[in-house]
Amino acid sequence: MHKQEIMPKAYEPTAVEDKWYQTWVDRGYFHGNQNSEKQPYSIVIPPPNITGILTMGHVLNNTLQDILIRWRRMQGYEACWFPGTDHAGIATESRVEKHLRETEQVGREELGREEFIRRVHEWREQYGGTIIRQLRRIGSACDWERTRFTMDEGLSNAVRKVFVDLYHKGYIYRGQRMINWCPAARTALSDEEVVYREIDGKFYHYKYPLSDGSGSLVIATTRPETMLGDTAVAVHPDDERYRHMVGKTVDLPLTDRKIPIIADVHADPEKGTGCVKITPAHDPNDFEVGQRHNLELIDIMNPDASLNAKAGREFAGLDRVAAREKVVEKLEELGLIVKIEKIKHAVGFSERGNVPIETMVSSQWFCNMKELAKPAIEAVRNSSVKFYPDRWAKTYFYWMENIQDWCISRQIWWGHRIPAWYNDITGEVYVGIAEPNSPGPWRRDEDVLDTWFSSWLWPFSVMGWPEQTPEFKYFYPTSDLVTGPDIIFFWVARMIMAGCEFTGEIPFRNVYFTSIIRDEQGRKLSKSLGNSPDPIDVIDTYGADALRFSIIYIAPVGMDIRYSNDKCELGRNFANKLWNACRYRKLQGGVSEGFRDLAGIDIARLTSDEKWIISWINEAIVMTNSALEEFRFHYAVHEIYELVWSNFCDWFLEASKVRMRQGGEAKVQALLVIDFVLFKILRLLHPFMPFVTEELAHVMGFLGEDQSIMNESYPKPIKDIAIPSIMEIEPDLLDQVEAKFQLVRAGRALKANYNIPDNKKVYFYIKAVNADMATFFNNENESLRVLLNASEVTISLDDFDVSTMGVAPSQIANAGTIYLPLRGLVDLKEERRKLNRQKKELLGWIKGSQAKLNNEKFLSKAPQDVINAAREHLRELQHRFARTEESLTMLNSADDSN
RNA sequence: GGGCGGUUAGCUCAGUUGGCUAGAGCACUUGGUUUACACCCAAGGUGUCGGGGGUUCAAGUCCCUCACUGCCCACCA
Repeated sequence: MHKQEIMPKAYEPTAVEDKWYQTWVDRGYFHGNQNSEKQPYSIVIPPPNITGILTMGHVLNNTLQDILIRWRRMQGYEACWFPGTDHAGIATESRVEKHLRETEQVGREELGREEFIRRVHEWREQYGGTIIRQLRRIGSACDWERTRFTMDEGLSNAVRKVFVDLYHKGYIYRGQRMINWCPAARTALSDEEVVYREIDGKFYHYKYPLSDGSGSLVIATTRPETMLGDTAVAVHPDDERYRHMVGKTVDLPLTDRKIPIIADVHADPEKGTGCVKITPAHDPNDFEVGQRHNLELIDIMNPDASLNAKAGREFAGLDRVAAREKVVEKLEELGLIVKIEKIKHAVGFSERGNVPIETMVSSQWFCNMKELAKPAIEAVRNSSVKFYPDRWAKTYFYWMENIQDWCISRQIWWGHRIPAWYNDITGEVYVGIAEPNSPGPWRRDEDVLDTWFSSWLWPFSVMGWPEQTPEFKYFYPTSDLVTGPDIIFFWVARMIMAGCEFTGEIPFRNVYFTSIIRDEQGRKLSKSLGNSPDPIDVIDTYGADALRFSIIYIAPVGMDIRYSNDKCELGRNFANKLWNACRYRKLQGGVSEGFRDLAGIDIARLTSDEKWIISWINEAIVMTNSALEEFRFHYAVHEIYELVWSNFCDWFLEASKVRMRQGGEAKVQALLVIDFVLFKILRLLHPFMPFVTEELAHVMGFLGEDQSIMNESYPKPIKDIAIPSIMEIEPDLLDQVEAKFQLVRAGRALKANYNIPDNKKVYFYIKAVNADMATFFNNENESLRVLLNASEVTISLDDFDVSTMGVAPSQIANAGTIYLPLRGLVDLKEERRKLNRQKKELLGWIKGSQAKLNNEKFLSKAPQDVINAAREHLRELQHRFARTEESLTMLNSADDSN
């Protein structure tokens, strides 16, 4: 943009964002150099699924990472943000299958494994980059040259190496165990992929007749169809009601089998009827009971959860729900049903497939996690890895200390194929990085690994591990991780274990858990509810900076965020405010020399307002940096908002208009200070609002064409650099400035109370509280006049003279009383009422304050500064009280004269 | 059943070792085309800080308890 151009009245984000993002990428600013002399700072992105599109959750998560990356880079670190995507086994496989069925009417079986995988790669090339492109729209400063995919060659090597090593260590094994089965995806799942939902179900009570004809037992179940796989009925050993039946058999209805009545502690006499049917092949508890009693396993289900031939001819092929109905129908016909109750109970659902899972016995690969967990627990316990908020550590410990074997094999095609080969002749099993070279025939395991089995290596596999690459040596361990608490088990815990086991180091030092975004009613954002806003639309409407700023501004710490699009107005308005502050400055002339450090200015010549704003920006710098150190993004953003809008714009810039009018030296100095402050504000804000700050830094002439705010230093507290802390030199002066503003507010309130239009210039009389303040106010006379929009302001130590100026309403501030002479327009009664009310109120405060200061215990136990503050406060109250009485006396004398 | 949150203005939320009269944004009311901004400026109102008890000179903040609410974990048939 050319300097002569007048800035538009409103900030227009779209063109600015595209322009700067392209520039940053083209100039390689996002690249992290592994040969740098600087301190490294690195983050690995939680790799989004290739099936994913950008959600508000991603926006929050990636904005936070971007803030950290940009902030640390400006602080002087060699910052690198490693991006990439996850192959997302089950999600992608089902997504592509659906796509193929819709477009070509073919399923994966018809295509065959090799062809199907080829199609998935094709699909990925076409659609898999969407989310990465979208991340650019929010400004993510990812090192795109380092983009990785969890199925890239290097990452696949890492997966195979890890698998082989853990196998040889004895942690990974193949075994027949009870697992979670997803009938939709037709694969085994880990425990973490099962979510429990409370659903309405039925509790069926029905009879199993005793084989000897001596009666029957009543059992109760929510899954009657599984009875076709029952191999026993259990009662509690101490249950008197049934003790005599133990050892007998029952005729299992709908089958020709007799099954034993056994005694096992699993049967709870309190629950249901006290008798429980035992289906060892389809229930984890029953499985254990089966083991204890050496019961037969009868697997009655097909992979899609329909019943198989073992369930009997009548039921084979029926879906489990249909089978349930039919079983109940048949039992009813036989007169065996006792009752059917409605109940609510928790049912495990497949997280991805969204259907109830089945538990069944199956041969799968498992990883024993016990030993892996130990150093990972220790790492968090001794704070090598810190959690923010730290309460998540508790969740982490609980899970880690009770960690179960991880079922890692999946019966799908899209993923890392398990590097195990079987020799069907010798029965030999070979596990290795490459296929065996001893004579075969070798048959490779058909299964692939759980997606998370590659994700847990992400922090180092993205850097080329197991090769000792320069980036691995320089950037690992990474610094911070930003992710949602919903994947603490899936991902975070496992990464810590993997880091400790395979690299001998923690993978990251800090983990920041983000909030979860909900809609305004507090519901989870979801496609099916249609309450999931498209961030790209929001960016088009409000701008990326506005979205970023707003979402952090409204994000409560460690809690859910209630989001709606109109909340982005806050950020848009703020960006516009900043824009217009700059516009105002720009209309006054070109950029000042020495704007970076106030070079050449005599500190003693700074005006009180200038010292005041510099002290405030210093405060904001300190607070922002320390907030970011503790991942208190929300706090940092509020701090900057307040600084810019209130302190800088409402007070400092407004007051600066006086000096613009004065012109000459005064104006030159004022412009220099504005530039100094503005450039600090822009840098302070850059990590949060990267686009508008870059644009403004150039429009204002702070930076040349070939420079970027990205490469500027982040503001440090001013006392650390050339300019000494003004607060330390003149604390009283800053108080005086605050007192001036307080007085202005009082004067404005007077006008408003008397319904004097804001644009009408009026006369004010100020009685200062002491000579110092009077001097100060006299120096600030013009400033007061502008801020009050007054025709004239008289400052005096004398009482307001009613006889010459008439009765005037007044407001009392700490530094003085301000009068608004209205020449007869005053409602005396109302004014008196107001003052009396004030007096009463003040008296109340004074009494309370005095009581406190008369309290022996308070004086002896409270810290000295609290006592001093209380004394000071009482003095203020008494001053105010005295002045209120003064005004009342004045009113009364006016009354008398009337 | 266990664990962890939340309950502060009409709404959404700040309030970090207890310490001046508990704050912000939105919404609302009134006034304002003051040469940066109506995506703006000025002024204004609202609180039993979920209930109860306790510790303390002092509690929104710490402790106990109850209520409501959300999330996570748990094999309850």
